Amino acid sequence: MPQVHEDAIWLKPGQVAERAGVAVSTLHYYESLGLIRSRRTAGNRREYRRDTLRVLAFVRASQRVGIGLDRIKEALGKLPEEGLPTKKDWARISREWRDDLDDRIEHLVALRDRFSNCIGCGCLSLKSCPYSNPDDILGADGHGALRFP
Amino acid sequence: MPQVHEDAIWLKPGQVAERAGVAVSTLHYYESLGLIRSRRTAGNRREYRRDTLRVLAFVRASQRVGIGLDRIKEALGKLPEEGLPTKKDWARISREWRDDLDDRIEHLVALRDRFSNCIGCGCLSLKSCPYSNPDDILGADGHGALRFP
DNA sequence: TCTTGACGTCAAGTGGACTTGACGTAGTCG
DNA sequence: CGACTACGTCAAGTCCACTTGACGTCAAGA
Repeated sequence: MPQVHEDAIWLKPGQVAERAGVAVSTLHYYESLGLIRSRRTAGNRREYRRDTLRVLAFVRASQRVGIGLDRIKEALGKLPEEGLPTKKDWARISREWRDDLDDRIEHLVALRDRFSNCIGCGCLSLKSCPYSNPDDILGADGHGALRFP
Repeated sequence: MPQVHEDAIWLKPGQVAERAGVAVSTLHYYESLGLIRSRRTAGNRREYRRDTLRVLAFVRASQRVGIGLDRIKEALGKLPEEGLPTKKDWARISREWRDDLDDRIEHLVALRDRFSNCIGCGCLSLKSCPYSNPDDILGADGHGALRFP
């Protein structure tokens, strides 16, 4: 009987690393932080569940937009310890993250639009356009931005 | 004749720090990197032009969404050394940044939407929905994401 | 004038996110 | 069976973005 190979649920470190586009050392690191989990073979080698790839994709996508590993772990921590996450698990995480992501998107769009508007009015110069009031910017990104990320 | 005070163009470090919501040491640091500039008084104290507040707001807004200081400096470096930036200066920077920001927004929205969809289908489980194919995610965020940020 | 606080410089420390190195073992292939 | 590669652990190193510390100076108010 031929061995199932392509559809194997348990993946080796090298496979995971390559498919997720991260270094094996990064897998160790993430595991040490509790972001991902593995089981061990008789010979003490790690084996990752296939859905670890999803988790890694999620981690990297989140990181990419400036979210820290602690925050990501917090979200992932709401998945069940063992077994597959349920709809309910995801719904819980999702509610929190949506707010966070919505907020980040909002800021990013604001940044982009402010930039676009600056083309039109030549701002960053003093008192030349409605966007040039530093306090407006402070209101949007200043003290608030310090507490928030 | 009374001294103009509120509308002073040149600001002291403490004023800039407070209004921009950063530490004075951060101003020093940014200056050492060439992100902001200052002139000195007779007594060797720094004085910042008022539009430094805009630059700082821009820096922090950009940082917030995961853009590094080197990249930010690169953009700011396209502003003129002395004098106020012109429409043309901004247009040049803006074109490049818009692409960058558009891209980041796109990824963020994709992340959010993937998350939202997961509520509907209970994914992160194996083979349960169109979003669960790890290679799809790899295509979007995997190897590409490593080169790109 | 004296004191207090904001500011100056420079070196070193911190925290996050990994990577590298040293060194020993496990599995696989010819 | 032997060699080679992938993997294991653990400590230390790196890079970025700042912060802290030590110590001296400038400036404004009582």
